[in-house]
Amino acid sequence: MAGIMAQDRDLPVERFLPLRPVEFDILLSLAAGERHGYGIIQDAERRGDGPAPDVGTLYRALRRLQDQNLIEEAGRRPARDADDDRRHYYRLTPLGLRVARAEAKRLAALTRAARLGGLLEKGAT
Amino acid sequence: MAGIMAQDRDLPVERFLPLRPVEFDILLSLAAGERHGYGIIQDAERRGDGPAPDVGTLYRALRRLQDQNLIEEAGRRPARDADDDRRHYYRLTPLGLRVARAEAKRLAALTRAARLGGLLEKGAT
DNA sequence: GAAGGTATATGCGTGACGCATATATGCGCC
DNA sequence: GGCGCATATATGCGTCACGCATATACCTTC
Repeated sequence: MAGIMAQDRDLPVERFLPLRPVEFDILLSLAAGERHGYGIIQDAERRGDGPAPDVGTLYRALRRLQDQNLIEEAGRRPARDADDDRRHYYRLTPLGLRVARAEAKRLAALTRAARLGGLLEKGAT
Repeated sequence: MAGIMAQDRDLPVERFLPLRPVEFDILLSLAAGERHGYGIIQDAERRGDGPAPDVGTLYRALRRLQDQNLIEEAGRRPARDADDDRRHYYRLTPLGLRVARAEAKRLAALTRAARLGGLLEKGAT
C-alpha cells in the first residue's frame, strides 16, 4: 500500500481519552448518521443532557476532529428534500467510531461508579 | 454562618455543567468520603476508567473547586493510624454534592444515548 | 543515609474555551 | 419586495485550563 505507516486500526484509542464534552457530542451525533455542524447542535439540544455546545467551540472542534482523522467530510447529501448548500456534512471514520465506543465505555464505567457512590437515584440509567 | 447571601442551595447547578473530566473525578472520589489530593489520583487509578488525571491539573482543579465552593478543606484527620501532615483533606460542600449529582445524571443520560446510538454492547452498564 | 514512593505546588508554552462579531442564505409573512 | 428571524459557517480576542517539567520536602524501609 502507498506510503502508509501506522494504520489507524493500530492506534491505541486511549490516546484520545477522555474526550472533551463537545467532542463526544459530535461523535455521538454522527454515530446516528451524517450530520452538519448546526444539525449537531440541534441534536444536542434535543437530547437535552446538559447545555448545547457553543457554536464557536463546535466548529473548531469539527476541524480538530477532522485533523485527527476521527471524522471526515461526507459528499454533499443529494438532497431528497431541500438541500442547503452552505452545509458541510460529516461522518465518523473507522477510527472515530472506535474512539466513540471507547469513550462511551468510559462514560458507562463512570456512571456505574457514580451509582455505586450514591450519586444517582436508582431510577436513572 | 456570617454574612451569607445568595444561598448556595438557590444557585442553579447547570451553571457548572458540564464538568471537566478531572473535576468529576474529584467530586466522585469525595462522595465516598474525605480524601487528599494524592489519594484522589490513586482512587482514579483504582477505578481504572480512563487515564488518571495529571497531578498539576489535579491540584489546580482542587483550588478551583474550592474557590467555587464545591469542596472545602476538612479538618486534619485525627489519624487513628499514622497521619501524614503534608496532606490536605477535602470534602464535598452541599453545593458540591448537588453539582456532582447533576453531572452524574448528565453522564447517565449521555450513556443511555450512547447505548441507543449503538456505541455500547448490551453488556455494559 | 540512600532510594523510592508519597505529597503538594508552581512555571511555562500551547491550545481550547466562551463570547462577540461577520457574513450570507433560506423562509415566512405582512 | 422587503423585513425579521432562523439557519449556517467562520474567525478574532482575551482568558483560562491543560500537560509536562521541575521544585521541595517528608515518610518508609533497607
